[in-house]
Amino acid sequence: MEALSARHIKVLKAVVEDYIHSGEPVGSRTLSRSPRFQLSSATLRNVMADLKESGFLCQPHTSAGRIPTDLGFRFYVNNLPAFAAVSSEARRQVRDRLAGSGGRLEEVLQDGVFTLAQLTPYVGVVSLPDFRQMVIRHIRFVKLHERRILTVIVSVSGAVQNVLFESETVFSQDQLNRFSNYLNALLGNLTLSGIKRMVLQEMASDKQGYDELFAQVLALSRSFFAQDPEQQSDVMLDGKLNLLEHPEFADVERMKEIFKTFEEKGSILKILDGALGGEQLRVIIGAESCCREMRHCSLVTAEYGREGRSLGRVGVIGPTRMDYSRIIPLVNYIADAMSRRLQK
Amino acid sequence: MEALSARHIKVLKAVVEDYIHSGEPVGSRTLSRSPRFQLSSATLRNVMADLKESGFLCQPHTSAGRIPTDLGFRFYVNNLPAFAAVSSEARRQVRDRLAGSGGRLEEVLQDGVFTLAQLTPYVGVVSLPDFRQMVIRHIRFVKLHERRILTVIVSVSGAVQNVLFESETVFSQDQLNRFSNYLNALLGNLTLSGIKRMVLQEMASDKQGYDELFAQVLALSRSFFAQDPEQQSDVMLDGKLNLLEHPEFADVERMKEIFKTFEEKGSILKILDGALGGEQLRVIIGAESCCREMRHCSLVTAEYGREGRSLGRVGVIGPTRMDYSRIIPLVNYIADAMSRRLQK
DNA sequence: CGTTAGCACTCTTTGTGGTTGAGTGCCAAC
DNA sequence: GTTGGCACTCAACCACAAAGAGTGCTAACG
Repeated sequence: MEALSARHIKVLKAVVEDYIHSGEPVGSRTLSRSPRFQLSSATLRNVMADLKESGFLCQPHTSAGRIPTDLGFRFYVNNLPAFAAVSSEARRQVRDRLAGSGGRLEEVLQDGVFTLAQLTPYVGVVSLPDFRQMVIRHIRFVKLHERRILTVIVSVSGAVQNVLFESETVFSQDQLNRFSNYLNALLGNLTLSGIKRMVLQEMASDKQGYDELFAQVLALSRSFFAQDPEQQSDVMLDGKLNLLEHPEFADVERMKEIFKTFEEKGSILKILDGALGGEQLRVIIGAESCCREMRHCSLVTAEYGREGRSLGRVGVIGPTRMDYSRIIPLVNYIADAMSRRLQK
Repeated sequence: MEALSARHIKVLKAVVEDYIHSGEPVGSRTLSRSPRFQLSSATLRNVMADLKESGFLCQPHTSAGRIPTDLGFRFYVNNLPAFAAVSSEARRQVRDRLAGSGGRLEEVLQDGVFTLAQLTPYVGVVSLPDFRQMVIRHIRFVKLHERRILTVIVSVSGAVQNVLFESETVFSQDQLNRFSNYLNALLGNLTLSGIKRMVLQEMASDKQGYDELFAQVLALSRSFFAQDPEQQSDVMLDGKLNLLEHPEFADVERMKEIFKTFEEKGSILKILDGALGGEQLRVIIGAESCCREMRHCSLVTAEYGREGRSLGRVGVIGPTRMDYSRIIPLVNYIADAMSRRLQK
């Protein structure tokens, strides 16, 4: 509990780094053989015993070496001196992939997680922005059948949302086209929630003397918003299979647990966006996520956005034994590249 | 190789059914204890030896019981006497799920695979129809930025495709709206390939004296089709985790292999739609799929469609040791329910 | 001639005990 | 404070035995 001496810190760092590389519990003799220490294994044992006492290290069983606890990793990450630079090969791959596709929001996000899954042995993850908060460029109503109408909404970033709803009366496609045009002319720089607010206000004001077209557009919009586009936000994952390569997930039960969590997405989203957030970079280690199923995983995420507005977070999910010194700069780099790409 | 006697068939059937239930190799004594046989284990052993000779059964090792080969399962499926009726509970779940959603093509497909994944311990799978073969209801061009144009295409079944492309010249959204309207008026009952063919023909005919609008629409369409919407067709999977429950996939390597195949989707698609097909119901057992990674899996699929036209196949992927007598009727039922739902 | 009981044999599975080796904790000496 | 030494713990490995399931074969039976 008392402050760590420089030696304690040095040993902790060595243990963490060794463990990140080998995946095996690291013993005092292994350390003492390393050229970075001139100490005997006995001395190191004493230091390691202290670190265990303070909760930075633990042992799988009495006669095994030490492995870092979440707290140990946390200390390591917070005091990490040297980040590895992003390799030029990695930079190239990121650039190529992002430049190669259309540049629609969904495509950029997909490219981001894909590249992360390629460049790391972990899972790429990105949270999609809440569609209702996006600035809308275009709305179009398409008549499918009788009163069934498909709404196609395009955001300025090229994200597309489709919502099906039933109108109260039957309209012809011609009428719907006129409605769409009318609405688009009004659009300006509104978000979907902005539009909803506007529609509700207008309806509430209830003043007479609207022209009929406007009244009809209002009615239609109301039926549309009654449907309330439920799919508010979402996460995309790529490279789940990467996790299978790590010995810590060789246990089928543990793996099942994590994959189940991936399927649900809700809890991942909560972990990603949940924290009151805003930090450019965030590292969540093991149990810090407060998600039981994720207690053996770490997340490294960074914010991406467009024109200064944050859209979501992109990053990586892997075992707590993650190569933080390489991953942190990489995630930063990709988030940055994605933001720039979205700026167009 | 010579024809199977009635007794051989009865024994084969018993072995298959026992194995489907237990997952363990089945021995002669187990069978002789069953009330359906009045024979001693020695007699059964002789019969089983014959079946092994003919390739219907095999042994994991000399002192183990027999398990059916792909050929054994094939014989069983082809000569399966009694299908289990689809339980009323299952029918209810299918109906509820399908009635609950909007009825757009994608939603119906998603509901289908979801329900399959719920009702069976296997993976639900469905192939999406080639978008280019769908009858188009509506096309809309949305200006995103300068010459970057987003095309939104809606099929009569409510499927939506978004394609981004660059036009040769800059158009205003107003112009694009006029183009869209013009094109929609022409649409009739054309598929996307139909439209493409038409556009190319018109361009080739090269006659002068078009009105200018038509010429512009042609030019724009050409840039669009130059992009050639690559995402021709696709598959949707649900319930991959179900597979983890089966002992035959406890081996991490085998599982990795299969999950990798799932990610790629291409090979799944090939297996689904690949065969020159057309049968309402199809059962593919183990190596019959000619896909190395799928050699331990069986597929049971059925055709779904709309207005007499086949759109794709829906079904289930599971271990060759699959409960065919229950699954086959269920897949049939769901394919039928989906087709009816799509009919609207 | 089909059917059956019996028997020897094979091969996996399970358990046991011993050995090895890595690693620890503690103590006494430097 | 550091180090060497020593007793102790515990997982991992191996060899070996015993059990059990199942087979193939043969001889006898109705």
